[in-house]
Amino acid sequence: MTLSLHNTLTRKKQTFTPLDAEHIRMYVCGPTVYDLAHIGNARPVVVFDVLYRLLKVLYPKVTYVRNITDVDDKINARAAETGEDIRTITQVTAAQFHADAKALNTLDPDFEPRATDHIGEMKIMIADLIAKGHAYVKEGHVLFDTNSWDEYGLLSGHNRDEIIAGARVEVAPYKKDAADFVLWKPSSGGEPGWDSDWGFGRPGWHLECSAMSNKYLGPEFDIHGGGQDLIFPHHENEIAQSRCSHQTDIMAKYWVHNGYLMAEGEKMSKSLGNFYTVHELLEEFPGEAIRLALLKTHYRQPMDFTKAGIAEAKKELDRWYRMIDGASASETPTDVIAALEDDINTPQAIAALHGLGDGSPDALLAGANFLGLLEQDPEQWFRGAGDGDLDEAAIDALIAERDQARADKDFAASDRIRDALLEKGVVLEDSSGQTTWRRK
RNA sequence: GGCGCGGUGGCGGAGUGGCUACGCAGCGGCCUGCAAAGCCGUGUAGACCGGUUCGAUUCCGGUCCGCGCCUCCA
Repeated sequence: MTLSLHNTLTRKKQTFTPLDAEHIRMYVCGPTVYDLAHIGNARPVVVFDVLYRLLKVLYPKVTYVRNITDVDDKINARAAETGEDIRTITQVTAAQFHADAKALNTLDPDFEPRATDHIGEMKIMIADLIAKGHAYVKEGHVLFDTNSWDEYGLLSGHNRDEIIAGARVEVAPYKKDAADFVLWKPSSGGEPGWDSDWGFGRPGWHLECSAMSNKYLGPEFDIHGGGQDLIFPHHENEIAQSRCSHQTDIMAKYWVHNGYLMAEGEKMSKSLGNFYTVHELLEEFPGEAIRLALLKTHYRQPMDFTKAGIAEAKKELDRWYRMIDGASASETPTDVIAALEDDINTPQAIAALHGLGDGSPDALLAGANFLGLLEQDPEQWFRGAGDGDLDEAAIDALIAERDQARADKDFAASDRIRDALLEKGVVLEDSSGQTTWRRK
């Protein structure tokens, strides 16, 4: 079995043939740090984490880069709105993002470059694009000249005419062509900015990914990932900038995009209030259950994310955690690897896991670990969750009291204690003369 | 208007031109003081209409419905 991935460039599932089999290079668009990550942001984080884990076992070396966008007009808007310092907003939000990513059991990328640390690289790329006739300066802006490159639109399937016809936004007067996009724009007032040959200003959104992927992975690399909504204009523009600047035939060989997410049957929107942040979901559910809920749907499939879905995922984890008590991970089952090699088919991999539980808990544990699941101790899983307004000593005392009642055959008293504990989210299980407990 | 994605059993969700997906929930039973957990058994599909085929959930065409993108949203 070999790895195959759906490539947006060809709209087909293709066998993955690395540029350099000794070193796989992957870039994934990371968060813009102006607000808490929502569950839609979490999907690519988890999906590409699985791909990263898979690549690491298939190839000797993998470099995974995920950027942090910390210069953006949404950040500026947030600062203006709350009066907070831009630096504070981006640092606090980035830290929160890391905490969320960790709670979802994701591995850290090898590099996590920030846009503001790479302004120099971006300015070099702009100058290069101007020199090569792919960009022009107008009214303090530098714009990419989409007419200068006839392959523009290949990724998204849009041609320039369609883009112009569909434009919902008034075309800025300084653009030669409605499809042209900004590489550098002037900053004023409290907006962050840097000095440049084209005046005090800041980079356009797409440029950072072109500059940073080049720095950490080179002008051509294997995989570029992100959400489907980034295909146009973000990734289309990245390709234009990178390929025109580096004069290459490709930027990334495979473009992998995850599907959109709805919440509770409706498209996520702040006005509807159905906007789950990872942070708030973590107050209610273990991160591992959220991770499994995300992986239960194939990454390209549209997904309706619901709390009921997380609750179901948690039940599956409960069952597995019971099965793996005392197990030690064996080699990763081939079924799991094979499913993932088939365009990251996580639902199939999970089904394979379900098939393993009965006979081979060691294999179940290994397969689950591979997916970033079942990494806790079963006891920690069952006892650590919950609100914990009842400490373990108090629970043990009540169990002892109940044991006495049971010994006295006072089952009414015994059941009263069990019901009281259940009310607090603690479930008792009597087995082989021993009473154990877990949090619901 | 243009481009694209999807519609599978009560729910979630894959593969597959013919054979049980899988999970959650339900139901019956075993076990248990009663539960819980576990075990055994069990029902329920492929939006709609045509076509291709010996045979279609799977391929082709159409209809209906849902969703996304079309200049900065994963």
